[in-house]
Amino acid sequence: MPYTYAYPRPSVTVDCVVFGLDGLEEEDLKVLLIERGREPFAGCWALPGGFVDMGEDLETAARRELEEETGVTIDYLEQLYTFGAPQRDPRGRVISVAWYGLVRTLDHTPTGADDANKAEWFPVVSPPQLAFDHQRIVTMAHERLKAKIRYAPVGFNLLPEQFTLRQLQRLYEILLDRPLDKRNFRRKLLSMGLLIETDELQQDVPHRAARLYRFDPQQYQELTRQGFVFDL
Amino acid sequence: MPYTYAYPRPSVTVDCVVFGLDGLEEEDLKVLLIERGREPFAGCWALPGGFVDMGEDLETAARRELEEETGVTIDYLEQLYTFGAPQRDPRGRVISVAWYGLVRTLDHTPTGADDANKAEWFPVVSPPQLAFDHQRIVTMAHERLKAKIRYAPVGFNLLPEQFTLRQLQRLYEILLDRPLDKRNFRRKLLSMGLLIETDELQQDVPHRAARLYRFDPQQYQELTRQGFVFDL
DNA sequence: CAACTTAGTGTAAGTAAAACACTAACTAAG
DNA sequence: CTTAGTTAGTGTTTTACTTACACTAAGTTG
Repeated sequence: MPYTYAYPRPSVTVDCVVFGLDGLEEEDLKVLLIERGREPFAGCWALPGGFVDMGEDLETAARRELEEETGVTIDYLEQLYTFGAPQRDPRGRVISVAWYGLVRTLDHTPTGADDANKAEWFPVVSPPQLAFDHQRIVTMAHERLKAKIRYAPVGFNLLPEQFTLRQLQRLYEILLDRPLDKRNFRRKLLSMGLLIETDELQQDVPHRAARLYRFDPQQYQELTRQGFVFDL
Repeated sequence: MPYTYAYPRPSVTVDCVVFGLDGLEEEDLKVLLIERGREPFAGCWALPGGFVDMGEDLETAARRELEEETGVTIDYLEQLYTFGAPQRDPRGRVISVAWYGLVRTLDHTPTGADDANKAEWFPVVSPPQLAFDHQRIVTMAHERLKAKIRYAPVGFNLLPEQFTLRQLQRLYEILLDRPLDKRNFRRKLLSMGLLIETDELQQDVPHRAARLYRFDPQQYQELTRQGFVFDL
């Protein structure tokens, strides 16, 4: 079933950089990778992604490919950049629209399927050798995330629905890569009015249990509408 | 000379949102538009742009199309977003990688050529009706510019090489859309150490002439390397 | 030389950020 | 049940930065 055009056309793909953390034990940020089942780069680790269907929105394509290859569904997904260097893919001219997103690793157990042999979490800072220009894409996504985290409350997507202030602080320490003062951090976050204090406590910890909080997205929208800017 | 593929492929275009200002007389920010010479939307105003050649980098394509259609060459150009809604172009599936940039209007007199009947500057806030989804692209670029201007010294691309502090302040007032305090602004900008004080004065003004300054990109790079963040 | 226009300058008050250490609550082990 | 160990939770002081604000200096024009 061939398709013929008067001028040559590139292929268009989407690639997803999905960052994961569980906010509990893990010490560093993870990125979701697949082992490619097909050429080129068969057996090599790469970002989940694939070709955009003709009638399909770009973001829809990104979510679909991600789900097909890893089983992971994602709420927060944002466009990162479009990579179009002429020689970036040995199959010919392939332009890739890259996306990045955040999930809780505990909520998503990746399972390789479709074009992917496997799907696994890797530490962002020490990933395996990657196919194509995917290392560059991961690096750019990581930079963007580190910048974004400071002026948008995206970090909450990496924590369980209910979390302690200590977990939140450690999340920011991991993402910003610097230590934060406990008292100043607590005061600042609580003073924003974006956290709902629950009447529940942490369970099964071998020490005093901390109070659990939830993020209040509605309140965030409301405040943003009034000119509030999240800033850490 | 037909091109045949096993699967259907979208077309890929680039579009440029070029903002202009001269820093002298103008009161508001301009955007560069062309009047389309061909269908679809012939006779309609649109962003300069066009199809990406097969061996060509995306950024190169953007600069080339801009130059072909308007005669404008640009130093500061940055990728904005990729627009790929299935129905955004009546010709079929067309995915457009949008770019935005800044120039001094005085240095560039747009001249319509190639697929463009005309090329002209329009106020960003009151442009004519635009083809495709170009209004949305302009709006997004304007938002991005307003955000970017606060934490990156991109505004200097809109001023003459040498400028007064008053011109710089008015530039920021236009872009941020709020008045700034003269003394505080001068103190803050000068304290950053990014401006080189020349020994020249403004010419041909009917009042006391102000001192001229230049932006120091090398110093900016050096400071950035040391962890400095431009912040207004 | 008088009137006009913009350039250029300092200080005080308020607000946000940073630095810093102890007690409270609970668990586990003997 | 007592002790040792672990993390939770809490205020104050100092410092840096932001904001608000008004006059004199320099030059031009008529």
